[in-house]
Amino acid sequence: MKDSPQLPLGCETAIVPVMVPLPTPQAYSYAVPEGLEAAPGAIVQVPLGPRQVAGIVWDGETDAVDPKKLRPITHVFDCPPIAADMRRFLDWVAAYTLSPPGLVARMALRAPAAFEPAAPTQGLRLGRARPERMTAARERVIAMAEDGLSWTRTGLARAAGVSVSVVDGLLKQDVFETILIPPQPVVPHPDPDFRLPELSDDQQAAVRRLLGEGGKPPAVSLIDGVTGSGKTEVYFEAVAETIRQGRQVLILLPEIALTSVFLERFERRFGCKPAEWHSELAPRMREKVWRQAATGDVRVVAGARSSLFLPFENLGLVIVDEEHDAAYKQEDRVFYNARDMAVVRAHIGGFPAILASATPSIESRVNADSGKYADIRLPERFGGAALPDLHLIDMRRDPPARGGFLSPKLLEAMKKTVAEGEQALLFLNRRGYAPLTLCRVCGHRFQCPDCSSWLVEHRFRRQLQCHHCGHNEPAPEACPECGTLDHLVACGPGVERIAEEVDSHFPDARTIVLSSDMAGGVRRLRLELEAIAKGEVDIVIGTQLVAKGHNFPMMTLVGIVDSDLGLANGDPRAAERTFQLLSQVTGRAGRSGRKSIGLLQTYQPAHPVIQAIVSGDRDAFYEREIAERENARLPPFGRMAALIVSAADRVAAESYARSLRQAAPGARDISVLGPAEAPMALIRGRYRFRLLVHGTKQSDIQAYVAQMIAAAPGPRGSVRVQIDIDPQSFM
DNA sequence: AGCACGCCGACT
DNA sequence: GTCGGCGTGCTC
Repeated sequence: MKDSPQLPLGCETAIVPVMVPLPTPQAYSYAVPEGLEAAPGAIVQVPLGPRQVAGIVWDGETDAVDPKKLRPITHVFDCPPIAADMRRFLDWVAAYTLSPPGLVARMALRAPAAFEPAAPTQGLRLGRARPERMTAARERVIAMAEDGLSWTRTGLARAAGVSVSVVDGLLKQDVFETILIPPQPVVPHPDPDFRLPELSDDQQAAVRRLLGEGGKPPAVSLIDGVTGSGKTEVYFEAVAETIRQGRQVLILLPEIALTSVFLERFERRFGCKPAEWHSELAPRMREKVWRQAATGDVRVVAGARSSLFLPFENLGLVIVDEEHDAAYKQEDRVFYNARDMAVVRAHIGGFPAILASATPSIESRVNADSGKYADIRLPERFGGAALPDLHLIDMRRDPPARGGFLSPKLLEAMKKTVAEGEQALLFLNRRGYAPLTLCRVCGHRFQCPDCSSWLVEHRFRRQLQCHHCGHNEPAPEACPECGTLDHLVACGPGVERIAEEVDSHFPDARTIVLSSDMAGGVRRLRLELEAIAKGEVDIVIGTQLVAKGHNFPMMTLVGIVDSDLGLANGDPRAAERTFQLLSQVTGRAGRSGRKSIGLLQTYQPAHPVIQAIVSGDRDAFYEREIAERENARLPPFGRMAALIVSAADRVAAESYARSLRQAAPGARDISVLGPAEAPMALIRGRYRFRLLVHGTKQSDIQAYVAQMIAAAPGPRGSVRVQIDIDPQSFM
């Protein structure tokens, strides 16, 4: 083994580097006891201070360590090794994000119970013997098992409609022989030829380009196509091709817990659902998927951003659906953008990456324009579906009734839609009843004690909630400041308040509010979405979660309650976001070929973003946004990093941010802005200041930031510094 | 990231 | 007199 010091044979043990889940800059060194095999990539258990942790045997030289500190590896797990390309990927992510490699490696070890093979389960098969005393329950069990197949104890009992003790009784009398059933695959293997799709000419051309027209497929492709143009069907053909080659596929989705529609589409094409990977997965399932990604038993995983760190044995394709989505950006511990890291993962593994979106990020659009990515466009909606007609409602000319938020024009359109038995969707990206509550007598505003944000009233739960830290308190009746009763007013609308207004206008309509805090969680949400698709609801009022990939065939009206909401701050990215979100939401309508309309309520109808959406002149919007980015040298024409300094004490945070700024080395191509109070100046009781590092496309921004951190005094007390390479916000 | 060690306030 | 707060430092 090249990583152990080459010493004379015989007496000494090998020493290997092990990446432990700590924020240290290097792998630690451990001795390999006689008889253990610890090649690079092996998952091992090692002593670390007072505890035992799992780590990955790393590559390269071990660093010099006091022999007295050296401790032996406790155990080598019976697990396929973390592949070399995965280890290089983890190294790369650590270097790029300026995160300790141990913390990045930790993300690949998120299923500790899966490091050992699952124990085979006990299976029962009917033997020759019969019980001495036969009962009705026993008869049912035996009849059920007469097929000669193997059953599990509980499975058989359930199938026969008896309790497990009946089966146990028979087991004791040797009516069954026990066999060991090896762990079953979490999902069957998808069949690439299960149901070949009928593709339009456009789609077929797109598939040919994606697969490389007989040659090598492009390293990165951007599929840019309007909602309903069939992007998914197109990239499914690349999935099929990769499966045929015997390699694994990863499909990244934003908020996967909510996109059951996607899973069903996959099943229709491949005969079974893909394995899922996301935070709400049951622990047992999580272990299985992790393990079977490592053994190669799972062929296709559809997952949230963290699935990028699954230990695939033989990954051959990665797809990022809705690649523009902000949910791909992780902003805790290790800050990374899963879309960008997916491209890197593919590059290191030597396989293709596919990005797909109806409203690509400016970054991807620029890469496709420049030829860096294959630019694959699907301009038409598939199967006769038409994009909705979009119209603006100028709220200055058609104001809502006093105390309301829906203009007469929108209400009129809703009335017509409901009367014709079709569905209407009202979109407002704000949870709860009202974003601010104040006292009419003394002006007191209800604020979060730990964050710089107002408390949002949730009338249904009779609570005031902070949407940043989860703080909540019962909705008060009296003002805590002046004690006055019944003079608290709700300011501004949330979805609950819109629902109230809708109810007053349409008392007989079946309405539903969909937001991420809905009682009943993901399960309930999936049920409600199905109910909507079946036409059991007339009016849907939802936050951005309704924008994502659901298919509502009866939806012929989409009303945007507040089109200007995302444009409030001047961040260049806000315009892009609003464009993407509103395009996505209005795309929910008209997917079945019915004539449909989208109505956008706005107070600034002339705003370029609003204009771009209604006019349908997408290209002009992108052209303008790209030109603006280029002028300002913003990404992707320049590079940025944000340093977030936080501390329990405001003064400590600010003064440390200043000292960081002072430690910034001089550079011709890089400038440092700030410190300024972060957009959310106080979160969970910690005050935050932000520095922005802005460089050119060629700047080594990581090296510069690393120099800054090294030159600054070490943070004391509660002060923390977080590094965000490629931040979402440019301000 | 954990976890132990270590030094200053309110209680059985 | 002790229990316990979290600041500081270490883990091959």
